[in-house]
Amino acid sequence: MALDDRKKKILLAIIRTYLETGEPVGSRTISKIEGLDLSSATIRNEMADLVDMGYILQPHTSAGRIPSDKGYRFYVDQLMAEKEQKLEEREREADEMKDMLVEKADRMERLLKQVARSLSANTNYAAMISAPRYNINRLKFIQLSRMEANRIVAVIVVEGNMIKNQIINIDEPIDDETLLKLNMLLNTTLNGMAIEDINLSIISKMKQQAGEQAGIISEVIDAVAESIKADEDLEIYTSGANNIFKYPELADNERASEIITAFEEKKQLTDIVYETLSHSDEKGIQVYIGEESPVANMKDCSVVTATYELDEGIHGTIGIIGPKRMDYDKVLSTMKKLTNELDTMFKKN
Amino acid sequence: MALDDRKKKILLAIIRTYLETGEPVGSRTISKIEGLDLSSATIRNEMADLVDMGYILQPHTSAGRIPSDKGYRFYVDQLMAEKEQKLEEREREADEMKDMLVEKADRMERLLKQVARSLSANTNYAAMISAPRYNINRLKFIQLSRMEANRIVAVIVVEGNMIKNQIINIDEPIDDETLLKLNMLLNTTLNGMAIEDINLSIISKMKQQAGEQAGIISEVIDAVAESIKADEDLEIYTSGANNIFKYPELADNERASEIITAFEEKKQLTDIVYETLSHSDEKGIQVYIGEESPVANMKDCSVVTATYELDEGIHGTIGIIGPKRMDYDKVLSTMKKLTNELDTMFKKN
DNA sequence: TGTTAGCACTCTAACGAGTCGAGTGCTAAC
DNA sequence: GTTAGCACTCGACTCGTTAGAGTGCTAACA
Repeated sequence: MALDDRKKKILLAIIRTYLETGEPVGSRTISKIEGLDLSSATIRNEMADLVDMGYILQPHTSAGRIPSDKGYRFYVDQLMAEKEQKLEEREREADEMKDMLVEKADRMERLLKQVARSLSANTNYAAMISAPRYNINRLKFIQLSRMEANRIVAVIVVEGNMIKNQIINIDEPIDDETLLKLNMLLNTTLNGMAIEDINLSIISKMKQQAGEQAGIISEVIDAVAESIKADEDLEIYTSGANNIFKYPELADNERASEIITAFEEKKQLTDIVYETLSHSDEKGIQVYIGEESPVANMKDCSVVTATYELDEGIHGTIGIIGPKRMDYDKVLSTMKKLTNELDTMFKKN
Repeated sequence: MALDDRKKKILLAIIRTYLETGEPVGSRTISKIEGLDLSSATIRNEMADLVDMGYILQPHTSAGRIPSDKGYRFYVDQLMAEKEQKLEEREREADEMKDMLVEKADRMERLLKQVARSLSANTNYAAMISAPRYNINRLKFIQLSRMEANRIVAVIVVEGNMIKNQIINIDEPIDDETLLKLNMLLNTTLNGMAIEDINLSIISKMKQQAGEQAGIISEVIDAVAESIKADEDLEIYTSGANNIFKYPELADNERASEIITAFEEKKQLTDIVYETLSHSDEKGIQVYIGEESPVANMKDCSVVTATYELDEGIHGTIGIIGPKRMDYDKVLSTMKKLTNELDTMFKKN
């Protein structure tokens, strides 16, 4: 059986109505919608077909129909295609959203929190944003400074100007000259290197070069190496997790508990981010409906994600999580606007 | 009417039973408890008195009784007094908990997260911990390093070895000599100063001293000043917010939503922390029952907090939030052990 | 052949009556 | 002062009924 034009129209009408009301929709409701002009009986016949084809479900015999995952998928694909066409229009609309963001976000963390907040407030779903992250993390600059007699601060800057710190306690005091030498050694050896490539052989080579002070030096290098490696987990900021309580189908204890846990532990969100980043080249926005979700305990939700670019090769992810009955149209627009906004904002800097 | 010994016994029995079951408790249940040996009728009479005195409530005419906030307060006070007596015993028990904590927490953040997790896992309530914080924040060390021609990294260490960073973009390149001079100026002027005391007059004085390079210098100083002030909000880590779903009286949409929001936004948790810290001199552990809570939308919860000491004058707060029907005995023990553990752990370092 | 009106049928949500049981308050006896 | 006994209260639960929304099917129609 083919999904002809009339079936498509009816399917879309069913989905749109269901998105609005959240209740199973019956044939009569659809028959009253303008532009179709079919009797409820005809609609019923078509609906039966749509059930057979798997686009809609019937909770029980005498109830209306609700969209299946497949139905949502059809709707979203449809929507995405439309969006693609209307891209130019959208560009022009983009500045509507400007006031959503802070004029002056002096610190990345604050900006990210703000974005998450604005995203959740605008959509009424739970929102998250991952801090931008290099695909390849390259070291840019290392500086050791003596803080106290036997305490050193190491400042490590990686590409994209992310900064990491480490306080290093050393057994015996270190003198200025040694410190200078160490700084030179670290910078000449490691600058521009990808963090993945800093392996034991390089470290032992450095220790060799350090010669006499190998003792202190190895302490320092170990600490630096560890601090670079340490922070593998990406930072994720969330907002509006409480929005899920607005949707009865997610608000029951079990489901809510799962989602809340995901938002608190961040482990699952991290998975979503990685999944998104790994597909980021294909398409701007990604929609995971129900079972399609990268994490198992969101199978009653839809997850919409998008990547933004801070700079060549530095990407982050924004995402919203809500019921399958989600206002996809609005969410897609908002995401599109927001990523555009972020992209141009970062380009300027 | 006085709260004689028998009334006390009955009241405690009611509360304990209610804590276990979460259901209103009737006279017959109490009469069957060992050690009282009274008929249900007698219990009923006493219960009526206890209702009059405000220690227990009767949800409706033919239901059993549940403790009121006043009743819980009585119970908790009782419990705290007992704990005080048994302090020596407790000291000996303290190492039971040791394996709860990591052997080697190389980073403060990770340790704090770990503590929160262990606290929520041990109690089955929602847990939080605030990062230790100086009552008075003193600058300890400032270091500017040139990263690129017109970019400087400022590393600022405050007492307690908290580190802050700031990247400063400057209009015109800065030479080594100026940088050195600036470092000297910053350290000699600001070291040991309380952050609160860095005011405009000091800043303008520094600009004066900087003389010719006042242009660049003022940029730098502004950035440093801002980065110090910026981070006024304290860091709070949470765990086990989903535990609230285990308690039906908190799991309905409205209440759950409020608590979840509090845990996500952290604003309210911050209020609780400040409240706790401001009383930390009085007593180790604090219990807020229902309406006693420092934040309004936790009036259906009990909040138990305690302070730990990282070092002289550096305090942090741990807390758990759960239903009023909370296993206070266990919670108090756990908190006590945990703060002891933290205190001794930090003392050693 | 596709569309529509009509009708019997199904199923849920909502309501109300009736029952059960836990628990109370009161009274009278011990 | 304590207790046994009893009538009373009230929520939780069950069950049957009803109303209404929606369906599937059939027969008539264009």
